[in-house]
Amino acid sequence: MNLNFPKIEKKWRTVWEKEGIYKTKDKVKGKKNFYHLVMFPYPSGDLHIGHWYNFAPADIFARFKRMNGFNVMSPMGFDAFGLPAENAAIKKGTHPRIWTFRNIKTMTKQLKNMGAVYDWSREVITAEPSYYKWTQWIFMKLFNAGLAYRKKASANWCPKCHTVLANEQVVDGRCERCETEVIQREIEQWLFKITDYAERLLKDLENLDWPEKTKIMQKNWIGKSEGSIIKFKVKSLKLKVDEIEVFTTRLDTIYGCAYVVVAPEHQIISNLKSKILNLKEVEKYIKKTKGKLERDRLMEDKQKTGVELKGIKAINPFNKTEIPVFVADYVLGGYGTGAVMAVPAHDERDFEFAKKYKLPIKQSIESKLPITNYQLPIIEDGILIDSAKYTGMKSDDARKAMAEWLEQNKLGHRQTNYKLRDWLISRQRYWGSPIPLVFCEHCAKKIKNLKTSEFKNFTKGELLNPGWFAVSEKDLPVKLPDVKKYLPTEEGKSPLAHSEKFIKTKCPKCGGFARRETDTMDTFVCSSWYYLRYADPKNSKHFADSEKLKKWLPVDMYIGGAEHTVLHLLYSRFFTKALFDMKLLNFSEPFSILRHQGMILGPDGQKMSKSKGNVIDPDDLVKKFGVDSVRIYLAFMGPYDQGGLWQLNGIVGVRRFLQKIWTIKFKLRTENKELAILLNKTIKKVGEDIKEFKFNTAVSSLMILLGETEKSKEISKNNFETLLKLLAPFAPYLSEEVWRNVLKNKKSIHLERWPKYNPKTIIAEKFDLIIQVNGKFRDKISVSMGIEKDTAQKLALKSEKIKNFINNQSIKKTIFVPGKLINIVI
RNA sequence: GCCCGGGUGGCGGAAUUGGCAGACGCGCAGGACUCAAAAUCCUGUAAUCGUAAGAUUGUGUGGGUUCAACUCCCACCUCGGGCACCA
Repeated sequence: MNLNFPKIEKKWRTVWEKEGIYKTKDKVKGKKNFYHLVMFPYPSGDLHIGHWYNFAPADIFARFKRMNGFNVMSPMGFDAFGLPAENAAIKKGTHPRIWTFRNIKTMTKQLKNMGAVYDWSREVITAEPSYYKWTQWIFMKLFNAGLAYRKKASANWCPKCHTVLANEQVVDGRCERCETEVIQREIEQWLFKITDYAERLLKDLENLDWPEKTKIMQKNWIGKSEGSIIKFKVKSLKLKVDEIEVFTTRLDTIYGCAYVVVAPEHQIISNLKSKILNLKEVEKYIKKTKGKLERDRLMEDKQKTGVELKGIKAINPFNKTEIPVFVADYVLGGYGTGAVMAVPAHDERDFEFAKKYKLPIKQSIESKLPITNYQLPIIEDGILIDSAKYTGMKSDDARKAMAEWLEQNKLGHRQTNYKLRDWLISRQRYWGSPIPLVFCEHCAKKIKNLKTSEFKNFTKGELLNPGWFAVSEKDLPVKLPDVKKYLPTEEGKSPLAHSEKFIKTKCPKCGGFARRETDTMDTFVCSSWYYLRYADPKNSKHFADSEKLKKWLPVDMYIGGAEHTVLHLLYSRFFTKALFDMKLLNFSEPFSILRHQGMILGPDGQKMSKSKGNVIDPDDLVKKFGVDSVRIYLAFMGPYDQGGLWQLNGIVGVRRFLQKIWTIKFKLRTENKELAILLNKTIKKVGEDIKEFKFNTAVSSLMILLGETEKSKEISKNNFETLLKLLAPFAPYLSEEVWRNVLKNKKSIHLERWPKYNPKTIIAEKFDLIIQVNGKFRDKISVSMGIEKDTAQKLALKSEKIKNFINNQSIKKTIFVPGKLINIVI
């Protein structure tokens, strides 16, 4: 009899829904809550095999937890706002709202088919006003706490998407979404002060159960470096004294400092304009570098360029030497002080520059081979030479001593810098949550001339951004108007800027005329807190009830792709910490345990995408093999975090496996001892494997158990039920069909407890002792468990095979590993 | 360039963390059932030599440590991911 998968799938889906077995209560007596979360998808249109690869094994884990007595919440929702959705909608000529909600409908249907334990009553859709009201509310909190600020500065601009992008969204100098080359553009924008949290974001990584790789990536992205600021006095011909501050991590090499380099955008150039003798040349250079894209600065020809500021000298505070000052674009304006001290002998970049412009190279760290001019620099720490009173010191000690000297003489101080930049969150696009801010010209003037005593009447954010106010709580949400003109514009303004009706409003402070911010929020803002909303998705008074938050959060198990490491995963950590500081949360890390799934590539080895035509549709597979087969095949394919090329090679094997489970039920008979032992071992193995996300080997041990069951041609009802329970997380439909329809159980198998194994049964009385001669496997004999070395050796030497190999030679020694092997060395 | 992670049969992949390499599945070959095919079942399946028993080689390459190495150490090749003038 063949299995009719579509029929049983439909049947049980309806029954489960009716019985509500996947509805999550906030509290169940005697059960610990477990918050199991997969990263929610954006409504791209169709579910593809990559979604399934992410969600299906994750669901196996959730089901396993349920069966182990946890009150599991496994919610699902949609990351519905944002560029990708909007771009796709525009391409199709559809309004983003229509396009998005249509896709959500089809995807929900597909997701429901997957047989997962999602509690759909908790669904969250970020583009719904009931959700983004709270995105805006949190924005308001961040703003008032002084964590949001407006700034006109050079930003990454995607000419195709007509919007600015965060640093994290620029990949290889291109827009993360449409792969257009990003240019720099001066534009007013909103940023979150994520840099205020750099140290905590770094330090708290330590205690997270996250993949090491992910932690390292975040660590590198935050990019902490400890060093010193040194003040170089600047001398011009007219003897007026100014200063250049440089940042260095290699203070110990200061005696090798040959010159100072400033970035093209550095203040000192305009400050000392009148004293620069070659001003024309300098300005020409600066103009040239400004035109270059940041990426080109690097890629162009790898050649460093720069111009000396003639007539200007800097004085090294340590040895009072006068050294030249250069402007060069290999120094970044946005990092440190925008100026560096150049030590060609001990820094690769300075070395290259010095080589090109024939500048002196002075060694100050000892090396085995003398650095003759224009060989390689010595960049490692070492012993100082030619460094006055610091000569002979180790780099480490010298840095300390020198920093102290700087501080005592007020010539500098220790300093820690981070690579992390503030998070740019405004987008000049339609399909996003409006930023709930208004600007009042009148109040702006007032705030700018405020007396200190009046500061207390304003929030930190209002003082930081004169004239800007958050929309008051009662007026939230600021609804995204249903405008006809939603296409992005080239002038760098949001489409909302054309809607007078939207813009005009009242100032919440003075009641006078004010205008709304027209930019929308980066979609990553919406997804930085969605995991909180699942705890209480329908709440209209608060983003989530604090008691419910306490019950569920932080997320116990978070599963998703590694591509979000420096985006979503970093932003969410920032949000959690900021809300924690405002006492709105009682935890400061959102995701206790994190696991990644690998990426499934198309059969051609390329990333799956509609344009490449290599997308695999799970619906086709489901039709052909059934949901359970697809679930198990995805689990069985290989290690979960590895991914790989999509190929269908093994799925028939899985289908056969399920068919056999279906037929074996006709063999129910009596107990079989050996099978019982294997069953106990399998309970242990499958459980351990699921815990470690080793779904592939868990499936394989189920297959072994089935094979042995078939061979023995008999299985007791009890043991068969146990086998079904082990299978239940993997194959929810078939296991239920057999459980209820064949074995006539009344309650769902998915409400059963995970079987316990008897540790005593799996301890064997005998084992195969491996006999090696000179480390090579030669024979094995069955011996009793507690066998001692002497007995083992005697038995081993009795073996004919072993006798042949030893061939009467004398035995030098034997190595005995209890319970495993004996190795005879001749 | 720097930082991670890989490289095991025809294919996807196992290997209790130093102890029988190739579990499990696919594929392939032979056989059974069948008029035939599909499905199903049984047997075999790393390579080389051998009719066979068996022997030798074998986990990217070269070296090393060890009674014993896919596993540890050194050097290199190669693929994937991340960062990229951060001083």
